[in-house]
Amino acid sequence: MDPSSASLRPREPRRGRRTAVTLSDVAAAAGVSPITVSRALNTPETVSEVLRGRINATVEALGYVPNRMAGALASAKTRVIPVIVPSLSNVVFVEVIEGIQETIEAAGYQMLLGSTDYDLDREAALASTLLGWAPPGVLLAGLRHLPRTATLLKNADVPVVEFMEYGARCIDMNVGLSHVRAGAVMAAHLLERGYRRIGFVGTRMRDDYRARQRYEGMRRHIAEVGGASDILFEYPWGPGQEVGWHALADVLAADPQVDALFFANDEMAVGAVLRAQRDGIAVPGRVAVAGFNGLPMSALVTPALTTITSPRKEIGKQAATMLLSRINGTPPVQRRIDVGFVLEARSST
Amino acid sequence: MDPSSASLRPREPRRGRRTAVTLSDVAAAAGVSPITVSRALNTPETVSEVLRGRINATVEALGYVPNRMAGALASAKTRVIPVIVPSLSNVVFVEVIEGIQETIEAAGYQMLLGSTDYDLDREAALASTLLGWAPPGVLLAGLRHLPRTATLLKNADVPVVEFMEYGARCIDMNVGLSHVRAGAVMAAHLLERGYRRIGFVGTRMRDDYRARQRYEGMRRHIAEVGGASDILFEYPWGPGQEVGWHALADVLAADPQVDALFFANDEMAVGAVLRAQRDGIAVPGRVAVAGFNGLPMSALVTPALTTITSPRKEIGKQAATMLLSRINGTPPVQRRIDVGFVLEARSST
DNA sequence: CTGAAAGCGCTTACAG
DNA sequence: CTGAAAGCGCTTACAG
Repeated sequence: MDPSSASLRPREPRRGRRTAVTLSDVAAAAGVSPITVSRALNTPETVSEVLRGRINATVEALGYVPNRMAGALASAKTRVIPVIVPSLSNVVFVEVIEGIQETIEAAGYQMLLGSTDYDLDREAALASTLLGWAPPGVLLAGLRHLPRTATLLKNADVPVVEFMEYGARCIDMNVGLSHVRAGAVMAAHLLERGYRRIGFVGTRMRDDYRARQRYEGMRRHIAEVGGASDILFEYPWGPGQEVGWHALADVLAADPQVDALFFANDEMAVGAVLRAQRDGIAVPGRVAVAGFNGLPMSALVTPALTTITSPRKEIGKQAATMLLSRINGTPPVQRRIDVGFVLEARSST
Repeated sequence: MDPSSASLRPREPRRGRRTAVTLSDVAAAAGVSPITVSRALNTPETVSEVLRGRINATVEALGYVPNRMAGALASAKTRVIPVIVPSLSNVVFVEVIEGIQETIEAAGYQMLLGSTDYDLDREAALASTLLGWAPPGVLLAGLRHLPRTATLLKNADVPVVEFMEYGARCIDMNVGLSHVRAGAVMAAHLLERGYRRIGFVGTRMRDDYRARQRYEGMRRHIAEVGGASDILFEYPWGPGQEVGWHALADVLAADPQVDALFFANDEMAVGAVLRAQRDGIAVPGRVAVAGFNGLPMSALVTPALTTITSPRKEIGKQAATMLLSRINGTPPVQRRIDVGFVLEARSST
C-alpha cells in the first residue's frame, strides 16, 4: 500500500456548509471566468454586451445571490453602516433613524441598528462588535461615552458622527441641538408668563443626560434671573403618557406651590394634560404644562401644549450626509452643526 | 538585466486597505500560532491557562478587533439575523422588534434591521441583499410577499419566521394573530352595544392589508348578523392622531348616520377622541369610537378608549425563540402560533 | 474586453 | 494542548 494515499484522499466538505450557488458556478454555467461574472455584476459597463446578457441570464436561472462577506473581505469595503441609539421605544430616535435610513439607502448603503438601552457598557460592546464588520463609518447618538468607546472609534480610523445633542467636544463630527439652551429658553418662557415655582419632571435622569441638560439649563436660568424657584421630580420609568398622568396628581399633592411643570418630553406632558382633563384640574389656571419635542399630538390636546420642536428627521439626514461625504473623500462643509430648535408657545402655559 | 525581475518585485498593498491589527499580528506578538489565538478567543477552554493569559493581554495591548467577515466566511456562520418590517414609525413594529432584540441578543445574535415602507418590491430587494450576508435565519413581518421573495427565502434553506398576522399558509414558521377575527370581534361588540351604522377609518389600505383584513372581518360579521350596515373611509397617510382628528369631523359631516367608528389603530382613535373633546362632540353619545392595539394612551383619554390589545412584544419574543430553536437544530414545539388578542371594552363605546 | 494568480483574515479538519 | 495546510467566495492588480 502506498503510505501517502491517506493524504491524497479528497477531504470531506466542511460540515454544515451550505451548498449555495457560487460565483464560480455561474461562471462555469455561462462559460466565462469568475472574474468576468464579478465584473458583469459590479461594473457592467466593462463587460461586452453579449457576455453581460449571457451572465445575467445565468444569474437569474441559477438564483445566484452574491456572498457579501466574501466580497467585503476581498475588497475591504462594506456598505453597511452601524447606527447606535439608546432606545427604539422613543419616537424621537426612530425619527432620526428614518432620516438616516432614507439618506444612506439612497446612496446604496444599509443600516445595522443597535440599541444600548441607555447603558454605556452595552454601547461599548456594541461599538466593538459592529466595528468588526469593518464598516465605512459609524453613526452614534450622544456625545457622552465610556473612554474605551471613544478610543475604539478613534483607532478604527473611520468617520464618526455623533448626533442628537450639539456640543463642544466630539470624536469626529457632530450634529444636534443644545439641550442646555433648550431648557433655558423654556424657563425664560415660563418666567415671562409669570410662573414662579417651576417643576421639571423626568424619568431615568441618571442615564438620560440630555433630559438632565434641559433641567440644568432651566435651573441655571431661573437662578440667574431670580425671583422664582425650581424643583426636580424624578419618576420611575414607564410609558410616557402613564408617567405624566400619575406625575401630575402626585406633584401637585407633594408641592402645592408648583404653578408650572416642564416635562422631559411631550408624551409625559400629554399624559398630564389628559389627567388634568379627567380630574378637572385647570391648565394653565392651576398649573401650566410644557413638553419637549414637538410631536404632532402636542397640538391636538386641549389645551394645546407648549413645547419645543426639535428637527429630528433633519438631524438624521444631516448626520448621514456628513458621514457619506467623508466616506466619499470630500470633507463636509462643517464638522459640527447646530440644528437649533423652536419654542412653540401654546395655550397650556 | 534579468527580465524576470519585474515579476519578482513585491506587490503594492491593495489600495485603500486599512492596516488594522490582525489575528496574525496578535499571534506574532504573543509568540504563538494564529490558530491558537483563534481558539483562545472562541473556545478559551481548549487553550492552556498560561497561553490564554498571554494572548488576552496581547489582544488588549494591541486593541485587536476580530474581523467578523473573515470569521463568518471561514466558518459559514454569522450571528446577524435580518429583521424585515414595513415601518419603524409605527410603534407596533417597534415593540415587536424590541421583543426580538431582547431574545436574540441574549442568545448572542445581532439584528440587522430593514424597513420596506410597505413596498413589496423593496421587501424583495431587501431580502435578497440580506441573504447575501448568509444569515442563520430570517424574520419578516407579514404573510404576503411577492412570489420571488418567497422563492428566494425558500431556496436560501434557512429557517424563516413570518410574524404579525396568523394564517394558514406560511413560508416556514408563523406567529401572530388573526386580524380578520379581530375585526369580527370588534363588530360583534359594537352591534351588541346597539350601534347600527359602523364606519371603518384607515389609511394606506392598499398596502396595509392587515388593516384591510380587520375591515373585512368587521364587514362580513355585520353582513352575517344583519340589521346594520358598514362603511369604509380611507384617509391620506399622516401622523395617526392628526388623521383621526380630521377624520372624525369629516366623517360625521359626510355620513351623519354613522353612530360608531372603528379606527385602524389607537393613534387615530385617540386623535378622534381629542377632536371630539375640543369640539364638544359626545363620545359615545353622538358617535362611539374604537381603536386597535391597546397602547397605554388608549386608557388615559376621556372617555377611555375601547380597543383590542395585541401582545406585540410577545410576538417578537415568540418569533425569535422559534427561529433560534431551529437554528440550534431543535425544531420548535409548534410551527405556527396564534397569540390571540383581547377586547378591551371601555367607555368610548 | 477577458483571464490566471494571489490574497483578504479568519476557521476547519487533521495530525501530533 | 498546539500547529501547518487548505479553504471560505469573492476582488484586486497585472497582463494580454
